[in-house]
Amino acid sequence: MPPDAQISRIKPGRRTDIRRENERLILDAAERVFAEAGFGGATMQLIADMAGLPKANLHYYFATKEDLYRRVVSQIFEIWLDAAASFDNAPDPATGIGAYIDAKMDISRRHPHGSKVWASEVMHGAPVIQDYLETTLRDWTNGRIAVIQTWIDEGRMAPIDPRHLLYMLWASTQHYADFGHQIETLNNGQPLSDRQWAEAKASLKAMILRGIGAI
Amino acid sequence: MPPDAQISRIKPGRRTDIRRENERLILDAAERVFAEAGFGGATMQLIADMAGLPKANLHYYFATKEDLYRRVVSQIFEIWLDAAASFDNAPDPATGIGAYIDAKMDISRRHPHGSKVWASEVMHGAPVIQDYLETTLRDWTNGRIAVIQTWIDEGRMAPIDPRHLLYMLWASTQHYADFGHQIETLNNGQPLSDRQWAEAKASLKAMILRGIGAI
DNA sequence: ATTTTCGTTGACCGGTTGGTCAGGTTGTGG
DNA sequence: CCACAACCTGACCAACCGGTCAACGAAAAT
Repeated sequence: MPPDAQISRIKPGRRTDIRRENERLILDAAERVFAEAGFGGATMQLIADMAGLPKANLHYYFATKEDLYRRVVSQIFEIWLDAAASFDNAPDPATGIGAYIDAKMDISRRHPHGSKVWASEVMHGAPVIQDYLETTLRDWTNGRIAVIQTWIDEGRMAPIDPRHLLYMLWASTQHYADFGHQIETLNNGQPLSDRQWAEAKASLKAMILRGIGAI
Repeated sequence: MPPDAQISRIKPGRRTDIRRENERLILDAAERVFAEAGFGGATMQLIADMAGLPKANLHYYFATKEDLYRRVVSQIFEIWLDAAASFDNAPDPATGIGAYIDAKMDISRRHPHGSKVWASEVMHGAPVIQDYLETTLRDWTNGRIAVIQTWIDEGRMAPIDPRHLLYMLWASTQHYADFGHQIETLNNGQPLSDRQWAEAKASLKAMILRGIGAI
């Protein structure tokens, strides 16, 4: 035991800090570059430049381009799954689905790059996250379908197909991230303001919740 | 004038046929490869192999990779604009928007690759079709917004924001093409059957038309 | 029959990419 | 103070990419 154990707490490893900080720097840069150029169009050199590190340093922390990409995609998947909490423990569909729309719209606004990387990955046939789709996502989906079906059986909402409701929720919320450039262009080249984001959320909730007979 | 003008009608140019056929072959292969690999990940060699032609032959018909890509994207844009006809001359929102959903879902099913190429292009900041967004698409959008606003003013539907309704229509219909792989995975690895496509269209129309108070 | 145009293609090239590596620096534990 | 481990990086390389080109065959025009 060291004479002063506090040291290892006060300075929990400067080496570890460096590693964590650089990995964060690289992952943030990679997320942006992968989103803007796609996996094939992204180059390690560009990611390195954006992270402010030499290219060789990237390969010190991430063995291959594919490893780095896999980490970026997994990171987004985690954020997505966290939004599931909004869905649970809701007393009624309006509250649960409304909160889910809010959460997904917040993710679209705060992690637009991540959403695009996910979309690209799926569009290209999910070569690196196919197992996630077949396990975690499938389980999550079936769980929510069961919840929605319960609401329908209890007469709390219209008898729509829960599966297609989920697809519509995913599509309409992620659209604000994935097609953000198109939306911005149609908004006179300006990004949506705070007020416009709030209006988007309100419009979506109004249409969807009324559409499923939850309000 | 040739002695027998019929020849030029009976054989309207074998050369022209060859050109048209090869361009079609290349464009179809390119659409698929660009959709599956993205612009950066696609290679002229792969497109050539899929078209069954030598790579040098591609460059005889299309000067550069970017020219070929531009042609593919434009092609999709045309198909999209044609679906606009479903929207027009409709007596009421349920008919017009319902027909538009049907048309867009049919495109998602028959041109999934094209939809993905478009999505990729927009996600990457629309580097080659920005002018289309700022002219044709913006005009089209404003025109439909005016139509929807008229319906609202006439009390034929709920007073929702027409812009966000359009975004929801685009997002929810294109989702079945762009995220087709994810949907297929969640459908036990099977593509949607005729019946399932019909159910998807019916579910979408039910939710959206009820959501905007059109039924 | 001959010239010309169009279509075809293998071989080639400069530039770029992902990845490697040897040799260096910095911080840490003993 | 020393030895070891973690971190850093310029220089380099084999592989691959988009694109070029000269040579050739086939059809069409003259």
